[in-house]
Amino acid sequence: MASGKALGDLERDIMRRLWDAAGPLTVRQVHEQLSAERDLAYTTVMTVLDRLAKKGVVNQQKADRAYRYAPAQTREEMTAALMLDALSAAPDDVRDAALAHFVGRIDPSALSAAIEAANHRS
Amino acid sequence: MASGKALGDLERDIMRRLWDAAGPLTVRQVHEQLSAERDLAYTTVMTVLDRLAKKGVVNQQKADRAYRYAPAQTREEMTAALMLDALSAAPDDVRDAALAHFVGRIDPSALSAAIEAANHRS
DNA sequence: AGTATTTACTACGAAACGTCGTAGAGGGGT
DNA sequence: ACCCCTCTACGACGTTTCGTAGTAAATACT
Repeated sequence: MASGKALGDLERDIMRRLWDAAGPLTVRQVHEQLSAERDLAYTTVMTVLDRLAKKGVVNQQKADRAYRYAPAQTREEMTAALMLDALSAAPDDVRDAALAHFVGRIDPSALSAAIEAANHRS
Repeated sequence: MASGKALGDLERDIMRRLWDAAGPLTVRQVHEQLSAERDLAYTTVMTVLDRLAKKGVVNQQKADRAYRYAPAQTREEMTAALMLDALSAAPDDVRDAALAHFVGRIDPSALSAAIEAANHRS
């Protein structure tokens, strides 16, 4: 539920593929995409995908012979959850100040837009 | 120098002492505080403090015969940096949406207050 | 000199990750 | 039926990070 921790390099790279994909991908498809850039064994990709599934970061669904993997959350959600985690790590009395520091460092217009979008959504 | 990653449990616990302290603390002082709750060896505290120093999370300064340790950043700054890191991990085209998700999950009044405070500061 | 305080260096086990290999199950083709 | 191909299941190994601590060496107080 809450979230989980940050992912490793390969894990992040693989998640990127899943997020960028239109739908669930098989191990083979992910492996092929990664092979274009680096040299990885098929089983390596499988292992990582499996670990991600065990962590609940991706969903595994059987289709045909092979499993299909899809992100459990959108990239936005996961990113937001990570930020929330960082903020929650601070005790209450520091949270507001931390939040102030945070908003002080991001582009104000981006923030307004985000608030706009958020209000719109709910 | 960006920032660094999340700390471990003991590391966080130790940082809390340093943040809550009025000034730099010696290994002994930290150890004594921790000893009130758990049973840790003096050297354990020293090792962790040393690692934190190597990571640049705390500053080590010699005073008298013992080293004094002080946080390199305030808790607010470190928290904000962590949040920034999470946000930066996402590619540009996702960042705005992620930010929107984030603001959608935090208390609106806390956010307004933070914006207030941030504007005040700069 | 002897003793207490501190630092330096080393170590070790557990967990997370990147990285694979091998074994085995289930279809498909011939 | 039999062989081959594709996948999955499971285990393994090296590295890094972290919690945890011991031991030795330096420094200082008495």
